[in-house]
Amino acid sequence: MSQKNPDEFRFTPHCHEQLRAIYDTLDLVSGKWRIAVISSLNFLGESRFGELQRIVDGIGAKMLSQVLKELEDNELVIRTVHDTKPVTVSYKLTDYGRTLEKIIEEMASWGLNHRRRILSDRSLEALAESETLSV
Amino acid sequence: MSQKNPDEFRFTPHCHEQLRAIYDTLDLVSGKWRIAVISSLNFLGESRFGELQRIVDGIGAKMLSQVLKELEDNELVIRTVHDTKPVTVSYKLTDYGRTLEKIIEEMASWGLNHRRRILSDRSLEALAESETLSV
DNA sequence: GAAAGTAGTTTCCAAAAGTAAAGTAGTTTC
DNA sequence: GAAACTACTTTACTTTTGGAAACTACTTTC
Repeated sequence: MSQKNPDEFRFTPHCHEQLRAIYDTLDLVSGKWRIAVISSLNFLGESRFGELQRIVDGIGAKMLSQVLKELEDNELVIRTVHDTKPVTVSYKLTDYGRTLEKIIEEMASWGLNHRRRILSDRSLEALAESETLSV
Repeated sequence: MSQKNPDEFRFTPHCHEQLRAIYDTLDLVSGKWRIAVISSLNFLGESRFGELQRIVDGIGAKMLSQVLKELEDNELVIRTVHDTKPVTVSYKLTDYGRTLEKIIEEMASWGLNHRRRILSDRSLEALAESETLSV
């Protein structure tokens, strides 16, 4: 080893910047439910609290409330109160929230392919046992 | 409300399939360190345990070891032991692991834009409050 | 005036995720 | 033969995250 820190030559400032950008994105988007809520709103366009709770499978009121509040704080989601018989509240993505669409699409596309891969692997394994994916 | 379940008309089977695909992807890719490790390997091409630990800022040996093992189990990363003076081990993405590149790029791109957005918001406020920006 | 529907909030708890530091194991260098 | 370097593993926690159920609050319907 004649070089003090060989890492630096390959891990350039550009790499560092990319990695930081990825962390910035994850800050807003990671967690068990955030992507599910964002994606649901992306597909539905607009949705009410109760509807979201039925659609985002398994989420409780506490988590849904919390996630929506965080997304609102980050200007990804907008909340609207409607003056209806029992008051209703609807949520939708902001223009800015909609810029996440490409990430969502890439993740959906990758996941679809992954499932096909797993399933075809499994059928090669002569329909034996083992579980990875749920239906 | 004359309809039993109005959700169904907007939350189509296609939406459900997309959401499931997103969850499948998240299963492999979520967690505090996985994307950081995958991205680092994507940028570096190949890296050793110690180098990765220096580059993935803040990760401990236990987590790095665990994450690498999980990624290996999912065929995203391949581990190679080299017969060197003190034994060295290198890790790199598999061909399959490299298919995550698009997601990584989208996340990096979104994060860069987000940072610009936040900073320009702040500089508007800074003009009024004459605050110093931190980098 | 009780029940049911809207949209949450609060409390209390459990499980998952992450961390720091010390320990293991096998070379090789001094 | 002690120290250093590689790559981890183990232990003993702490922190974070999530979940179930009960509760608030207001309105309309029966």
